[in-house]
Amino acid sequence: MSTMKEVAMKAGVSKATVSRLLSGKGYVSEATKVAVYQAIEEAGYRPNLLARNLATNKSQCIGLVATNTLYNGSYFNELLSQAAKKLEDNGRQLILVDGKHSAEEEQQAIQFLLDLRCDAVIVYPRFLTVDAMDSIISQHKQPIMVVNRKLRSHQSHGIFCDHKGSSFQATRHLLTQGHRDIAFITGSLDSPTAIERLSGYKAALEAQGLPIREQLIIKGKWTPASGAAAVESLLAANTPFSAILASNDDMAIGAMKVLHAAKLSVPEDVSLIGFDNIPTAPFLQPALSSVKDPVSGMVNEVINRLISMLDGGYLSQNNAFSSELILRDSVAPGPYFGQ
Amino acid sequence: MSTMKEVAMKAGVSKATVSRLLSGKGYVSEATKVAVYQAIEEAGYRPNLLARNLATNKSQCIGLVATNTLYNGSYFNELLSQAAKKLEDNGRQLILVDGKHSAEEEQQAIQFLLDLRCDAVIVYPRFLTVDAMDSIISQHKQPIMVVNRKLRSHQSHGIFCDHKGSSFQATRHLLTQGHRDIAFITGSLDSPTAIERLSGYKAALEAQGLPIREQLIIKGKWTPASGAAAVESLLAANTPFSAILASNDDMAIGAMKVLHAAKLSVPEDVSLIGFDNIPTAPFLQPALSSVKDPVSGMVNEVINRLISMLDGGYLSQNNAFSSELILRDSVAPGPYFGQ
DNA sequence: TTGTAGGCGTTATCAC
DNA sequence: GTGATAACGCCTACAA
Repeated sequence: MSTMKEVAMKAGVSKATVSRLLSGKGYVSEATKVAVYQAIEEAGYRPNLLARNLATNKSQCIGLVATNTLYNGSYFNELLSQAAKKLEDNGRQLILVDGKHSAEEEQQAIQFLLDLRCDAVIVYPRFLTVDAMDSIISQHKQPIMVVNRKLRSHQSHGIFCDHKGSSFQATRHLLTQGHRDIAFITGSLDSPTAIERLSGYKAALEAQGLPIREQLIIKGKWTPASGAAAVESLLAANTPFSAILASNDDMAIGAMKVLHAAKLSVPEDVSLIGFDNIPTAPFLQPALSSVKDPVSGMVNEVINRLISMLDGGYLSQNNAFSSELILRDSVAPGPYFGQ
Repeated sequence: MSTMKEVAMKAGVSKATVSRLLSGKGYVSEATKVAVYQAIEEAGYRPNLLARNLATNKSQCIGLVATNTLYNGSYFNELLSQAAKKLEDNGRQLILVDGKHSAEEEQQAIQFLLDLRCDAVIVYPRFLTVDAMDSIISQHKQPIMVVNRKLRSHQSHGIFCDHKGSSFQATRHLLTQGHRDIAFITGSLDSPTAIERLSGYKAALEAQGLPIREQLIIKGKWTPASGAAAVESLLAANTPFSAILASNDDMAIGAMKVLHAAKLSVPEDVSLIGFDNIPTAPFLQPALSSVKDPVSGMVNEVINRLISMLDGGYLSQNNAFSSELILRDSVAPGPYFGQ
């Protein structure tokens, strides 16, 4: 690889002149401009970004940390494509690093991006607690933004969505329609989102003065297969139910498969609601309802805030986003209550 | 941020000693080890990777270029998660950069990663032609691997799948079952994969001595919505068909929705086959068949080859991968032939 | 308008 | 075992 020095020699000028021309800072005469550009062409010169970043102490790169178990979900797709587009519009690059499967590895991923001297880091945490995040943020100069979490001490660095509230509303929607035997399929319970959605369900039942029946709460793992297994166990246990709230659309899809196999239709026999509103979900069955998470809104806000932190400018402070209920059915419970 | 110099001063040694200790190369006495580690702790020192990479001319980073329009598909998910996992097992990081929406931007993305001094680049091209890729590869010292393309001059840098062959087989499967009116929904025709799948369909018909009927070939855009639109136009045109081959699963899902809405069941009334075998597809309907692309196999091979190029070792040369036909129905055409 | 020189934070090659 | 010292390739006062 040819260096700036070589270009300078070829053009008969100094490195400084070449640098000035390339960075657009400082004056360069038309004549030397031509000569330098030609030398660059001849040499096939390309700037070494490592050297440049080292010298300027900037990288024009934003890091993103997410666990690779998320890479399968369309929630992450949305996050990634939104972030990539917004950042590139802003002339920056996104660097994605795997947070793997523990709090320690998640922290290492953040550290790696910081060591790479990324201008900022966006974290979609899976294992690190809110307190850990808060502490990491205060230890570093670079901005670290946290998606899907309500931070305690660095509120402006976090952005979140009221999962409990949307789950509450979805449950209440079913209750309003007359459903009383509502099964709930949880996500992985080591995830705060899963816990919040479960608590929203419970809260809605309680608000209605209904008991929480543990046999109607089945543990899932976010995957279609675990959603299918959940409904199978429900059927096997012979527990009556007229509606299912699945903690994400993937599990709702798995649930629907088993319902169909059992000759139960949605929503005539069983009402089914998922969360996240993944792109293929509406195509599965017009009757599948879903709670749409405001991923794109959150990502937009995170990046806007980041840009204003880095480049200066207005800093908005909208931390809390709301889900949108997309309900495609409004069917009262049918005669079916268990096998 | 504290530097190595500061650590050295604190510990009362030279930078060289600290560097030796950290890199594990060269001898350091136990006593100084302790002193240095303590100084590192006190200073909260973190190595500057930019400086290190500049000095060593290595980055331990592998770049990946893909268009952001792909970020939505689960094909890309598979690619990304596979690549991230394999590379991290190998102690390297994956840097993802958007190839945007033109050949020029795709090339710029590659160039950016090269300028960042990534050890190698993996490209999942969407706009750059095979010849352009070949030429880019020969212009650079760093290995550049190309997924899903058969290169002309740098065969060992490309890895591909016989899309035409698998489309041929899927079509022949339908023909063998007695289908004669097979509709085909294409992908975006500016993508080589879309073209290959279409040509496999045509070839299978020709091999059987059947005419290619343009009214049965509908242009899609890879999305569920375009799959739905395709079937709607088919129904509106009143063209008889007993089977549909959709160029990917997303479009098959969209197609299925419209079929259901028209009171046509799969596969009793219409046989439906998709491509890629996305995770949710098998959950949609037990009857949806799909041709599974060997993404994970290809990614594995690409990365294995990359690692052996970079670290030395055995270099396998398996360029061509085959799809796997996953057929869930074997239903002969029913009485339905158009509206 | 241009060149000189020092610095960014490492690694690596020597002597000692 | 350890410490100067010169790279690595670029930026940026400051001087000319």
